[in-house]
Amino acid sequence: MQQFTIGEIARQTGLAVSAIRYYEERGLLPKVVRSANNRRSYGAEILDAIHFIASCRKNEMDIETIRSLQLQMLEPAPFCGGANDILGQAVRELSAKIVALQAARRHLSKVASACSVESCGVHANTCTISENMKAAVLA
Amino acid sequence: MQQFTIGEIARQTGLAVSAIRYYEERGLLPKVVRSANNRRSYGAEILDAIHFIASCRKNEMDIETIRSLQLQMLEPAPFCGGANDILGQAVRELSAKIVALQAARRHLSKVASACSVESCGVHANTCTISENMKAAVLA
DNA sequence: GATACATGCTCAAGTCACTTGAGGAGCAAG
DNA sequence: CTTGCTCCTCAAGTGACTTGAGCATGTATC
Repeated sequence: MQQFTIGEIARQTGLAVSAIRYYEERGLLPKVVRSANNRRSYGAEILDAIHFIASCRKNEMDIETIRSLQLQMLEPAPFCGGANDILGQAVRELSAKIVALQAARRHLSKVASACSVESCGVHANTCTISENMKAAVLA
Repeated sequence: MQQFTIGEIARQTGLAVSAIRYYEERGLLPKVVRSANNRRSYGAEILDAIHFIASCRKNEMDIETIRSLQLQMLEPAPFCGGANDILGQAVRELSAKIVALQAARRHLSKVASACSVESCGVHANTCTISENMKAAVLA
């Protein structure tokens, strides 16, 4: 089976090389076999693990939490109980985050679309206390 | 008009008191009037500005970018051109993030729902190289 | 009036998830 | 042989906050 360098894995997953090394250091990825010149050599299975970590990180799950989730997933349990509880929780959190981002988008859209005449007061209001702010910002 | 303490503003916006002070220090919020005992005293207009900052931050806009966006919003421009360009860009980025989170949610849901028998291999696979990983995680 | 305790202030240092930089090596192409 | 690309390790830097120390003030309770 084919082996990949860390650079190739980075390209395939969209992560930085340094991030992959960091995940390894923190124990989220196995200490992988090194090739002749001390270079890391990955099999394709690592991609699953990396995508899983990426999904967890998008949910702002911290490194420790991901680590313990992985541990749970290694323990055989009836219907993977513990692991699935945490994953279910994560899915619910993701839903909440999606809703929050949609709200942020609505808010910014509204601010952006507010001015339909040449000079609008809405933007300045959103910044509050224009002169005060301007002075502070320019300082 | 009513004035609020930093704690009240924090409660109303869901931000930490320390975060509000930090935004002030970085120039995103005006250096506000102090009451008798050197306490910050806010008017209700600050809420708009804070919600705006929060929406920008949800989009991972950095402090400097928000600062320059605010500056643009203070400059009168035809149809608020510059500001609206940046805001439009922000809205597009938010859309992209929402799509990414939805993908992460689908991915985690799939991992979670994969096991329907008592002992499933999917979870262990997602962690890759079980024994290797286990050793690494427990170390 | 003394005491507790919640809230506020400033300033310095800590945190988390990475990134960047220094210093070094292997290897193919020109 | 040197230029350029990718890789290595280890230490230090970064951004956006948070936490902690040390102190003042305001309100409620004894």
